Amino acid sequence: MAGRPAEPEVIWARPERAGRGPRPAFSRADIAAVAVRIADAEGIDALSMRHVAAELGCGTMSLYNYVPRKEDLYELMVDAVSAEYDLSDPTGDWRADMLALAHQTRALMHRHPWLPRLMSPVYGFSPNALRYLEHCMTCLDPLKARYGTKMELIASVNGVVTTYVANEIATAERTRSLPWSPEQEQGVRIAYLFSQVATGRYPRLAAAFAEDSGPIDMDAVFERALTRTLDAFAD
Amino acid sequence: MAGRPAEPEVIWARPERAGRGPRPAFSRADIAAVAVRIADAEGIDALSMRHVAAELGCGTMSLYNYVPRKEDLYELMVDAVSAEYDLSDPTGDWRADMLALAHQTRALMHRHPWLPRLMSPVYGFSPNALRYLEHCMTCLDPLKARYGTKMELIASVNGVVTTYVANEIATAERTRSLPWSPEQEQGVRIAYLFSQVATGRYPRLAAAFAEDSGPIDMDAVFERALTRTLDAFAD
DNA sequence: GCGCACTACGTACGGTGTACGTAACTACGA
DNA sequence: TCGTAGTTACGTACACCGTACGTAGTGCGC
Repeated sequence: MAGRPAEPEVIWARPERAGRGPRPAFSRADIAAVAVRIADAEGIDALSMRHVAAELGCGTMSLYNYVPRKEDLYELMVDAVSAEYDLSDPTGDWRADMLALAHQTRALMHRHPWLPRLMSPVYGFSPNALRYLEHCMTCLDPLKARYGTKMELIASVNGVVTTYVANEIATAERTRSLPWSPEQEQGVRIAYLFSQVATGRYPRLAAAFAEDSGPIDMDAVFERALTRTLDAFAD
Repeated sequence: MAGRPAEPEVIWARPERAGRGPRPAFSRADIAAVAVRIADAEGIDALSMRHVAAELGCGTMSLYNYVPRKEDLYELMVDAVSAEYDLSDPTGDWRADMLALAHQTRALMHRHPWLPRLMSPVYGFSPNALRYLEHCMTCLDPLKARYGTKMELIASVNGVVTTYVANEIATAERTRSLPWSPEQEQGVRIAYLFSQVATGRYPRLAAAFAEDSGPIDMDAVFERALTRTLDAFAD
């Protein structure tokens, strides 16, 4: 019988090695590493149970002994890349520390463009997520505020980063699913946008586009969004 | 030959009715309405081209005359529900207007739980999205700021709302894909969380959980996040 | 009224997640 | 020490998915 239980279960609470039976050929870390490699290299849509199993060198259904459902594979992956955080000692300046963490998250998401899509609040308590959360809390020690407020701060910063990077990535990742280049598509979309704005039905949008004729410095936009978020919690 | 072009194309630039040939049996609005109904009632994972075509009463491949790719169906859906916004005249109080719009967005996303997942920045210029954007800009007329800043404000507010509601929905929508109830799962997850916190490895998290023993008022959290975001742009 | 661009749609291909059955294996209880 | 229970391994099969392609039929523009 396969390992699929009828009862709810968190993969982290399930022991990696059961008492009886042959010793497992792979560790959870092995599986997560392979899955991450595939998703990084070929895109999240190319990540299938068959693909992972093939790369591991085992039958497709054998994988289900380790990972009851594909969703659990996602959970393993998110936790695995969360280990890439550098959680060295806080400096004592909580704003600087949170800013640095936000930039780490952004870099992490650029290394693993599938992260924003797979991250789910229900995965929020995986082992590495707990380490990360505790570290954030430590960085926020100098801030005089209730724990609840600090939690909201962390959530806000992560929300800004996730939203921003998801947008950054969305355009780039379209290359994978489209038969034409994203530049071509963007050209067509901008042409349509201009044709609409030129109708005069959107005077303020027209003015906005006229104001910022050059390309927008998205890094600066990101930085401002972060600063504003942190300022909102300043004591 | 099917309608799939090798050239990039925005569906909005493609005329609904071509000159020659039999008159189309459905309008884009018909198709979008059916797709929205399915996604609302059965979840986004149950939305397939076959399903939509069946509900419309036509062959699967006929649908591809109207919608070249499934992604275009998504774009139609997002635009269709964007028409549900009540964009009545601004009050002159930009903070109140933006707050009301944010609440509208939240309600919209609760009516259509698939919205956060399908919304993509690349769809950002559909007809109803343009109407919405122009309306936001009109609400922000009283705010003395550059258009670029106003754009950032709109993006920030929408980011907060999307992040927050996506989290709200994620847990609820799990019911669809899981063989057990979300309450059961949450119970198991919380049990694991407690077991981890009880190890003493996460003292600050422990303190945080001890502080807020009762259930958290998520509506209040949402409201605070919105207020903080708007405050950051106050003149 | 001719021709062509369009609509309609059946079939088929290569993929997906995963339920189920069976065979081999090992650690534990007797 | 020896069953035996529970685990691992994995082939097969099912019900889906998006969509490429080919073939008819239809009606507008010339």
